[in-house]
Amino acid sequence: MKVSREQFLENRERILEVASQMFREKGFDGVGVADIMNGAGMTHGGFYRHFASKEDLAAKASEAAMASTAQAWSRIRENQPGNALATFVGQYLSERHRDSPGKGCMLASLASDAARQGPEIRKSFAGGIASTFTSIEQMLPGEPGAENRRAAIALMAELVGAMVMARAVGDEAQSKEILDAVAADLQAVCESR
Amino acid sequence: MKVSREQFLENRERILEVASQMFREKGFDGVGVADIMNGAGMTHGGFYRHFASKEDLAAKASEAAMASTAQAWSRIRENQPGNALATFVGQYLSERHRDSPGKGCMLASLASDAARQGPEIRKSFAGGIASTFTSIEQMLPGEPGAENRRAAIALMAELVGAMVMARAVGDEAQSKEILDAVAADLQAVCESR
DNA sequence: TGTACATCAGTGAACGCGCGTTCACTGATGTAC
DNA sequence: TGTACATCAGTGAACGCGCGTTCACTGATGTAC
Repeated sequence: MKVSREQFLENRERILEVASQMFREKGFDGVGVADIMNGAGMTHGGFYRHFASKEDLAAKASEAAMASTAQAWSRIRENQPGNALATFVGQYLSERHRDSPGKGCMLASLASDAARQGPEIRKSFAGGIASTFTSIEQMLPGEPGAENRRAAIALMAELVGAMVMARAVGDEAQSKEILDAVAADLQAVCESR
Repeated sequence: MKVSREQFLENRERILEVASQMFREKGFDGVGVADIMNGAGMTHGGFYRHFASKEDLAAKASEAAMASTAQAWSRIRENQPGNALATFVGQYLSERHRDSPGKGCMLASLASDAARQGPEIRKSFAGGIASTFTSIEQMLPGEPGAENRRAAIALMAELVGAMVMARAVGDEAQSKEILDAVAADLQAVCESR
């Protein structure tokens, strides 16, 4: 049963949203096309009216997730202009973020998978990473320049690595220790600048 | 054709070695039991004489990879007692390491997958992460203590995050920028201590 | 505005392939006498 | 030490299942007159 053009675009958005969440939760190989379509309230057959292949969807869903994360950050910048960086770091290293990968940073949940994916997916990641660096650069105090950019990259690396390790260990205490240690380390960095 | 007990143990070691390398290269889901057994010079049927399941192998291969990495580090500590940390950081952030994940750090290549695996695999990772922190702690100058441990955790997070991002982006220049930025940032950290 | 018709989004069955696992079999190993 | 026999590591065919993709079909949409 054909649906209206409006409905069609809505459905497409829903597929992207569901996919970007499920991929972050279970990995690119951990979710099937049928799972995603069911999550979006449809059956799997219609999938290919929207995307050329599962890989095509993965690339576009990655882009969507990156964009929505970027949006969340500019919201932080607007609401907390004074201490945007501290707020960002605090939220990133929270248990809440650790325990809801589906709504969290794509890098922390899928980066090591991305390295093994095709060029389209990697391009999505490259774009997201580049714009993340720029975002953090702008949040850093001090004048912009090469040094600030370096600091921004280092900061993001520390955040991603911390979250990746905190999620990999099963033990709650060990996981918390990692988050807390990195939060303390970065607080010092923020203040010293 | 039954083989000698000695040969049997050799075969088991070879399977573990091949598996730990292939898993790091292609992910837990990217390699099949048959691939691994072929890589070890056998056919897939004999696999279950050695391991209870693919997941069982994954847990044991993870442990093996962690152990071999730990060994590489103690070799660095012995050969370069003066500047072990700088050598370690330099090797970790090298293009050589980035381009040979199969022989590199398990955390950088599989950590975000590990978060979605069963308890046995996660235990392997937790153990490896814990002993890595202790290793780095010992390499850090200054007296041991809570502060050094925090610094060790933060340092490892930065290394892992950097490698994960450097591998995820397809663009060589962007990848190199990440490695260099973090190397510069960490050199400052090493010197200031 | 109303009608006839082409379009095409979504359905659900089916296909083909790969992969984890099982199994009957082989023949070298190693043990019991 | 030599011989007969039970054990069992490895082989390769087969099974079953899941998943990405295809396809004939349906019926609402939207367009042409």
